[in-house]
Amino acid sequence: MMGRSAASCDADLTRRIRQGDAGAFRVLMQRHNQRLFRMARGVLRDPADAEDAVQDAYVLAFTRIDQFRESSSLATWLGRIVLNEALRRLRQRRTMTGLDEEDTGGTTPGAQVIPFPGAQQAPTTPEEDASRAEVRRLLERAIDALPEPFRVVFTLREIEQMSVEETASCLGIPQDTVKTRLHRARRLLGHSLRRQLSPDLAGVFPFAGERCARIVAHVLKRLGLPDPPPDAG
DNA sequence: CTTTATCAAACTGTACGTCC
DNA sequence: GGACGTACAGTTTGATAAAG
Repeated sequence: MMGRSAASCDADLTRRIRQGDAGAFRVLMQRHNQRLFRMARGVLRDPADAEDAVQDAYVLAFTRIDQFRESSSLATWLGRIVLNEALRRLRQRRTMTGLDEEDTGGTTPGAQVIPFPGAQQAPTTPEEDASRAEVRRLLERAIDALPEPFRVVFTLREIEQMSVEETASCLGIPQDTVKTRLHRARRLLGHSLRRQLSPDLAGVFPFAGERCARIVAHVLKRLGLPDPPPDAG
């Protein structure tokens, strides 16, 4: 969530932007870029489109800063503009192709990994990096496959860590709807991931062969019982 | 400092109405 | 009939203040 001091800094930035201070606008963009990009990416499922949407939204915001009534935070206001722009592009894309989006199961062409928040971790091995990247791809495919309203709410709530209130305000829907959509999005995501992972689940924590034999041998030894050869019996 | 109480926010499940 | 939106209630969780 946008914190305490950030809010007051945003107020200061707003004032300077209103006076036509380009430097202030630069600071504003640097501060909100990642969040806004991911919001747009959540809607559009395409990084290049998302980037364009964010750019357009910034231009709109800069030219219409006078319309910003400080009833909500600047972050929320910007978020709403980006979402509107992203949704507009989505509608435009649909009317242009005449199709209701590409196959939701597949990977979006040109899709790339969305950087998740708090991605900075302790040093990892190449194997850990690879498996984490694989999990991330799996998640992204599952999120991209969600129906649009659920995907948008999920992106704002879970990826952007926005509150129910902020999300509702951004999308112009009741808070209850945000809650239900998030709940259903999670359920759908769970089903989807379960479907993708179930063939692999049988193979986790392999417990056979050497490990099995070792435990059996140790237990029998501790109990003072004879350890017959495997084939005996 | 630790424990307890309180409150707000979020989560979850359910019921019901609407729309396709 | 299924998907979705809305409303509501019960539960869980996290933050914080008060008491011991």
